Amino acid sequence: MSKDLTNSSLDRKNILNNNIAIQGVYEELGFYGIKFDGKYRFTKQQIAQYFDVDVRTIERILENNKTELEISGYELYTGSKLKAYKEQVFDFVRNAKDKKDVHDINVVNILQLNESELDSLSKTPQLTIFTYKAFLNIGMLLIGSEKAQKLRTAILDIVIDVLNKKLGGKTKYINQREEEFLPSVIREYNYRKEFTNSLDFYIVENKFKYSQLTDKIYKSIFKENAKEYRKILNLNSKESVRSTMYSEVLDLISAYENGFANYLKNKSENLNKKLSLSETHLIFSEFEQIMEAFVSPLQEKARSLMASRDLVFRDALHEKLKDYVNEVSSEDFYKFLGKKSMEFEKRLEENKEVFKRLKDR
DNA sequence: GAGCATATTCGTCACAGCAG
DNA sequence: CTGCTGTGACGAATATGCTC
Repeated sequence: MSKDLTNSSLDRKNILNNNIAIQGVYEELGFYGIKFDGKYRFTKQQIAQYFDVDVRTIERILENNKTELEISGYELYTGSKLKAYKEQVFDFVRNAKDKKDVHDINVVNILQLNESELDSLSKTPQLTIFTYKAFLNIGMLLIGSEKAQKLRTAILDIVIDVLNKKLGGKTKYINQREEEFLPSVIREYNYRKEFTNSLDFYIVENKFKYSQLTDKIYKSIFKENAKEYRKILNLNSKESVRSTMYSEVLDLISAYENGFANYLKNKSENLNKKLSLSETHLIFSEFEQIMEAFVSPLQEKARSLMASRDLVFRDALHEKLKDYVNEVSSEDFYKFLGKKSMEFEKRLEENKEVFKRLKDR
């Protein structure tokens, strides 16, 4: 069941999108590039050398995974861009020799920029250049190279380490770490009141009405009822389901609650009577169809965000949403792990081993 | 613009290691 | 053993920039 970076593009993306962890890998690994256009850059030859494989092997990986590598930062430099890059390299080498800066000299040594290499560089008409991310991406795809194998293990160790440091191992309330959570939860609280008021008013007394209709909303939005959701996130009976939900899901719940409160009101007033719970279930099905026509794009998005984030951050798989699992975006990693997320640190509770399944393979 | 040098892209073949 | 996959070696076609 555990996955392998070499054959799971989703797992690769979920690491490469985590810029915070990538930063940690760069610092620990000691394979330094030349900074150009804001990013560290490496040539194909340097990468082949690092992994101790033939250049042809790198090329083949390039042929077979072109789009993935373009996204993570592979480029063919020609023309003015190449010219600018060359100048940057020559500048860099000159400066490094003058300054005797240890880090810079390291770079020169690692990149093996000796006289003849520089000479041929000056003549070259095109050059395949990789960013650090693309370099790691290559490492994740190279099967035969022993160094790539070691790199993969190192990456996973560092990614797990960085995540643990950022989270302190606590992921249950990671949803609360983004700025949007608080306003969403407050809005939802108000719409929830509308909803329960409406149920009180227009449905005959029945002690199951709140929970049953709330479950209907949950199922409509993310296919699970509260009980199933609790089980997947491992919540005990005292922990509130909603306090673990992402703002996008909460907003959608608000929309359903508000919409249904009004829909039920109209129905009851038209019929001029209080409704039974079983009648209300039928009414909900009607409402659900209308609602879905409006919100299905948002629903798709919420399902995808919830399923993907929970898999990466909480190591929780929503079986019924497994077709919605996608990569977690670099924006999301920043939102939930970056600087701003820290304001909510005190809310974090309980332990969870993140990315563990990635490690034991 | 022609000719030259060099990198890239890509097809092909042989070989090693490995799983069934 | 056989077939598959990843790899390395070679070479042809193509792209690009430099020099004259």
